[in-house]
Amino acid sequence: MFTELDAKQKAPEREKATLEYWKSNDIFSQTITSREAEGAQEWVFYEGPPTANGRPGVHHVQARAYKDLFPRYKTMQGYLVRRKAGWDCHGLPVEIEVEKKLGFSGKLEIEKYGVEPFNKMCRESVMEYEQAWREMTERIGFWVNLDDAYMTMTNNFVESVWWSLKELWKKGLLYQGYKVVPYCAQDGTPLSSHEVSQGYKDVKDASIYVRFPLKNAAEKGLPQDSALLVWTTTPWTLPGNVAAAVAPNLNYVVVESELGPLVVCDALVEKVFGEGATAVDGKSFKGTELTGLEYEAPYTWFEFDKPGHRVITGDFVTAEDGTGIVHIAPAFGADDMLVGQENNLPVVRPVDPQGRFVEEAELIKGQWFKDADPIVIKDLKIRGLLFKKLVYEHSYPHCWRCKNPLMYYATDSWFIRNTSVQDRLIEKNQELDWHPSHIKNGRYGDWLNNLVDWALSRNRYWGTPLPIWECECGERDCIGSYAELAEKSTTPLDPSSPDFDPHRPHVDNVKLKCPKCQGEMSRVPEVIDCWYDSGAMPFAQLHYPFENKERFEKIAFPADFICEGLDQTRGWFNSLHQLGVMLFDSIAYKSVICHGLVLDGNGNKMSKTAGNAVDPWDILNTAGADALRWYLYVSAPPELSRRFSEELVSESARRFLGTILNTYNFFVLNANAARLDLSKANKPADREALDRWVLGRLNQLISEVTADLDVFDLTPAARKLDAFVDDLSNWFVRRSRRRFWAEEVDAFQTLWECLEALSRLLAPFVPFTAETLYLGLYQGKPPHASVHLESWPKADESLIDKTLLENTEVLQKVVSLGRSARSESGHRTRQPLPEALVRAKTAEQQEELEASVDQIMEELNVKSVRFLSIGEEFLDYDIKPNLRLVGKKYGKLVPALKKALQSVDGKAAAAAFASQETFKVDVEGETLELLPEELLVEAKSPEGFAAAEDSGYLVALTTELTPELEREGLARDVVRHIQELRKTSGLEITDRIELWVAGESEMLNKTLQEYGDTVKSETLALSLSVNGTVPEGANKAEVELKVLELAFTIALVKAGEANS
RNA sequence: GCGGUUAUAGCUCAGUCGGUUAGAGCGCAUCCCUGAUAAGGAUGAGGUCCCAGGUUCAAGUCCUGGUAACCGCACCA
Repeated sequence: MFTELDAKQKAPEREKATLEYWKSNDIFSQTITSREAEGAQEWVFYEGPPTANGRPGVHHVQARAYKDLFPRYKTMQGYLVRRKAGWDCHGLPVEIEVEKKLGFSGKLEIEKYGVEPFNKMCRESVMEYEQAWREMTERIGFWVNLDDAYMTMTNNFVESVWWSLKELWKKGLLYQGYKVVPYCAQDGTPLSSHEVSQGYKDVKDASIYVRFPLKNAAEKGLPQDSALLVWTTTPWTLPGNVAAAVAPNLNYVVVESELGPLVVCDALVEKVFGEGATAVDGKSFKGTELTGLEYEAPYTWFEFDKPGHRVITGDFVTAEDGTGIVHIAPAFGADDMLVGQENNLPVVRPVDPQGRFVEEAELIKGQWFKDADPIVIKDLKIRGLLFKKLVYEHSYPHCWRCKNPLMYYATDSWFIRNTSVQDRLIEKNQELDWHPSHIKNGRYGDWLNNLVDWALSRNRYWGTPLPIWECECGERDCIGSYAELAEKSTTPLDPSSPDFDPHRPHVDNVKLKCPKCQGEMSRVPEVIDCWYDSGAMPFAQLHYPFENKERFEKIAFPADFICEGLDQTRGWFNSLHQLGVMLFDSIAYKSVICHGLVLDGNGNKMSKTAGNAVDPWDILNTAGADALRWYLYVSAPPELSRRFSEELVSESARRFLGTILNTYNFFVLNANAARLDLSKANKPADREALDRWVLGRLNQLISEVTADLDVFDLTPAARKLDAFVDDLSNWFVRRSRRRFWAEEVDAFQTLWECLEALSRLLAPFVPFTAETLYLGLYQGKPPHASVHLESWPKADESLIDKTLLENTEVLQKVVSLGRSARSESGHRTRQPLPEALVRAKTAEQQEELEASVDQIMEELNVKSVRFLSIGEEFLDYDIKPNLRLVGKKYGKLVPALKKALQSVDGKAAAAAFASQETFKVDVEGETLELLPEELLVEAKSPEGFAAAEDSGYLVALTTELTPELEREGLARDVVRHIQELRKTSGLEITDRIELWVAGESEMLNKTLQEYGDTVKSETLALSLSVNGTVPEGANKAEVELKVLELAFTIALVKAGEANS
């Protein structure tokens, strides 16, 4: 017996049972051990490590749904796919959470609290939500090995990272520099460019025009009291001013203002001073002529060690906005720093690393840098230096974690010189198989073209410590392993001890002996960017090169497949690629899917703060995991952002998953009733056309889905599966119903084969439903314990009969038109109609349709089918040019030809067409001879028929009813109502009955005489009594047929239970 | 500001090589069927294919320029 599915059971319950089954039978680990036993080739998947210090959201489910599909698919294809989970443990996100918990707001408080207890809390908080992640991961059926997950904070992982840093050090790719970097003053650390890009926000800042009065204007022929006019959007950087830059090739003029003569670029005079403003006496100066001018800076709090406060030239200065004169503060801008070095300018740093103004900055000492803006502006105004103040709206980078505005700030930090391998990174990017493909030369290609050195160090606490020790004498050393550390340490050290911790502050206490001066070397204070950790996972997860050397080098690198969100292009995808190229001169992954964002039901971005984030559990608990997964696969390709709501998910899944289960239940219901030996079925090639058709569709499906998945096109694959399920249920099953009731073993076997193959095809997509199907179809004795241990189906091309597939499409088209025609006729389907008139597009089609006449009759409930050939006197035709052919041949004449054909005699043209003669048309004075294939002849719906036409097909129904036909219709009505009563009486479909029908209509009595036996056999009635006495306790129903204006009563009892 | 992606029915999305009447599902309306039944199916209404140009006999499709949304990039002072 096949297991019937409980229709009342909700999907989540069924899925939980499947989860139990997988767990108790160890199915997931079997998918790996079984392939190991076979010595299967490995297919390598890397799991990008999430941080488990927050609850997982829908977007995490999304990523995991895509990630899960391909390993399952490849496993079924016979590959060994290990799936090691991973957790990102280090970094600012973790520290921020802990700071929040402790109520801290800066590094000073952490230092006071102590790095050791702080890092201990970080370590503990990292896995705080591991359980929540585990539950989600398991519930959605994402098979990944959580018990053997790599964690970036483990000693082994850190040691591998150290090894890699030393490799870079040896190659001269790791260096320290004093550079202007994006810097978060709140967190006291520089950020890398990919972190910066996460935090741009539109803000309104004050932009001001400031006077820099010139000291020696007259020397250059300028009015004595003139001043440079400088524009800035960051007033707080003015105390750091050391120079003013002009464009060497632009022209500058003097404009008179309330505040005296001002120097600006000539192209910007009107923009700054308003329309009609003009320069004084028309004199103009080239930028280069202005160099050497000195000015009084607004603030002179700092002693200069070199001459400053003078005019220099800079290529980056443009006349696009501002005044064409740029204020230079080397501490606060990369360009400024560069131009400062070129011009031998001093550097002053009025802001300390905590973001507060230093003591010397009298007016604003101790102020938070951004808070100094209004004070500076007010001060400038009082002193007559402020020419104009505007509000300037622009996007400005903010810290991606603490949300404070960043400063560009000159500081010592460590860099990876990836710009030195830029060409190789670009070259190797060409080998990556990006999905969607435009990322390769678009988003990621652009990034590589504009590469800057990777700012690696973080002035923080909880991260992989930078393994560089330095001596007062300047000697530096990079440590690449714990053994090396122990060997060079001045105090004994046992890396194998359980107490050994390479994190801060422990590692800070390790001192090395300087090989140069014999002094003591201390570790530099920085830790590294946690993105480096994640980029190191291909080798660090294996503790390479200390362990697994061969495995890494021969098998586990590069990955065949990775998949994450689009936002990882500059994140993980990038760090993997860069480390792959720099360390191994290799790509780190072959194929990569970048998926888009999840939006809420209204198309807005989901965010915790906006409160519109959908909790994945709301959907998992109602619609179920397969529904969620299926929606993600079928609704849109992964790279598109998609709307997401509970309704959208259940909607899409109900139709697809529901139809599959219904089809399965239909099979089970009938198969259990028939109890056939399915092995007695004919070979596929010897079965009926309907069976061969659906098996052809199936094998076509197998071949197409396989081809799609091989190139990671999961959405087209899902949509083809969807279309097949529809064909299976709504054509094969419906057309085969009578055959199932007749217990035709071929029909059963064909449906079983379709469902069995479907269970395997669906396994990577909807693993729960697939499993239910699979186990059910094998009646508890499956060849493998799970569909996920099965092999992927192979298409049997010999079963794909293209002609049969095409003919069936034509048949479906004709039936569809027939239904449309019947709907127009107003006659219910149960009422047989005398005749369907069918016109196919071509003679070949008509010939094929003639073989399917009985199917047309049955589908449309008509007594006969007549094919219309050209020449029927009641048919008229639309004549159109076959544009594909005619377009090329006649070119510009086509519009006129089209028009001419509208007014030709349709019948004559059709006759010519039918006899394969050319047809002459006059077009713009020319006579064109059209070949038959250049014409399209479409029959028009004839008058007086219920008819429907579409693209060359026509179906018309004759609707004159005879009393005979009406009685036949009535018989079907009677049967139908008896069936209804059977059901409401709670009978099993195999139960036999005794039957009574009573009514006063002459027509009814005649019908029952005529069709009594049919009624009996259709309803499994052993007896039929017309107008007889109904026993007590029988199930009764009154029936009123409005169409026929008659009423009758039916009654039945289960055979053998009549009590009279 | 620069770059990318997207724009087709109320919603979610297809639309091949440029070709004749632009499709599906959901929703809506009408109806049918029912031995898959707390299912299933059909029919119908619903379209400025974002806008404007251009190429072409012919454009949802190709080109140019815009617009909008999303994403990315950006030290532009």
